[in-house]
Amino acid sequence: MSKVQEGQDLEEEVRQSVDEAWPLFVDFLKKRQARVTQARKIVLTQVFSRHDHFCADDLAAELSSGPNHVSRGTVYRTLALMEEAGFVRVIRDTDVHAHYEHTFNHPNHEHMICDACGEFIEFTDDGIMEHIADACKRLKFEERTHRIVVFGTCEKCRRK
Amino acid sequence: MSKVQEGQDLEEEVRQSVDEAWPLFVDFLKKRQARVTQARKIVLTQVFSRHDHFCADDLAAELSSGPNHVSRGTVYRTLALMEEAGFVRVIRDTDVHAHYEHTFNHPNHEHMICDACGEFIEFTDDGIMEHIADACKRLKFEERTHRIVVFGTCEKCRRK
DNA sequence: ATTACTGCAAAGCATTTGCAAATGC
DNA sequence: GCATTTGCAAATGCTTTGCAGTAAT
Repeated sequence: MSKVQEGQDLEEEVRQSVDEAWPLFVDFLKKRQARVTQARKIVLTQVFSRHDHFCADDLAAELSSGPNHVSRGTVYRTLALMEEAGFVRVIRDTDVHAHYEHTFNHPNHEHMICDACGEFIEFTDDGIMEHIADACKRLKFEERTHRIVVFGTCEKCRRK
Repeated sequence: MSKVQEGQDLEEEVRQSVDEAWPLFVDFLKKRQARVTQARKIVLTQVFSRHDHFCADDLAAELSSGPNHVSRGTVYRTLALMEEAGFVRVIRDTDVHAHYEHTFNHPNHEHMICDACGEFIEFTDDGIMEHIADACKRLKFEERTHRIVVFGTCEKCRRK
């Protein structure tokens, strides 16, 4: 089915991300004296083929068969590397499963999660950022990153 | 050791919370046509004996032996009820374990978590609340609750 | 050649669940 | 007495890990 390595079936946007991100990941790996492998490129490509949120296990399932086979263990290990490299972010809001989302070419954004349909709605708000920065200054805390989630009901579900 | 039922060893503050919360939980259970049981009172008392954050499994461990024995399964089941009743809130920020915190008699507050020592620092900021309310209005999202976490380094650890 | 990585399957581990006995109503 | 809960232990399901073979440098 998908020809990840050749990239022929990839959407233009996805291919662009991969082309941009892969060399950076290679640098990261080299600095870390880790190796540049096929499996790692396949996982990175698959990650960028998912547009928004995905869970580790789904990704592993997608790669568990077919021409671009990568084992579950390796998928989990590679995701951890990609997190360290700053390409993805782990999210553990709704259940036990770890969700991931892109942080590469994707500005810092917050989420609303609908209790009814489970949808993730993204939003940004500069005011919030400022207030958080203020709070950190006040408490002498050095921010690395932050996470904001609003739980509730989305418009669609409220109308039902 | 602890005499939860008699409440004799409980700190004054904890006893007060329990005395206030237990009748409310009883109401909740009755409305839900659930039963008012010993085990549920023991769990509720133990929850209020923990001052801030605790993880489900620790609580279960504490109650797995001694005079106020309650089984793991029941502890998990009761925590779920207490969450539904609005006494506690689940937090899944740092690892796979589910953490809980009180929401009873505890104003809405946010957290900073130190990467180095893992400490939870609580803070509140009305400005943030307002901005979130605004964002919800903008996106026609009905907020039930929200969660803000800032990751970074606390003052103590930064000085090391 | 050396050393890291992969695949596989087995192990971990918090949480959930099935069922018989116990308890609340 | 009848229905819900409990305790126990077994099952679940995501994630991690050990190890022998494989691939990268």
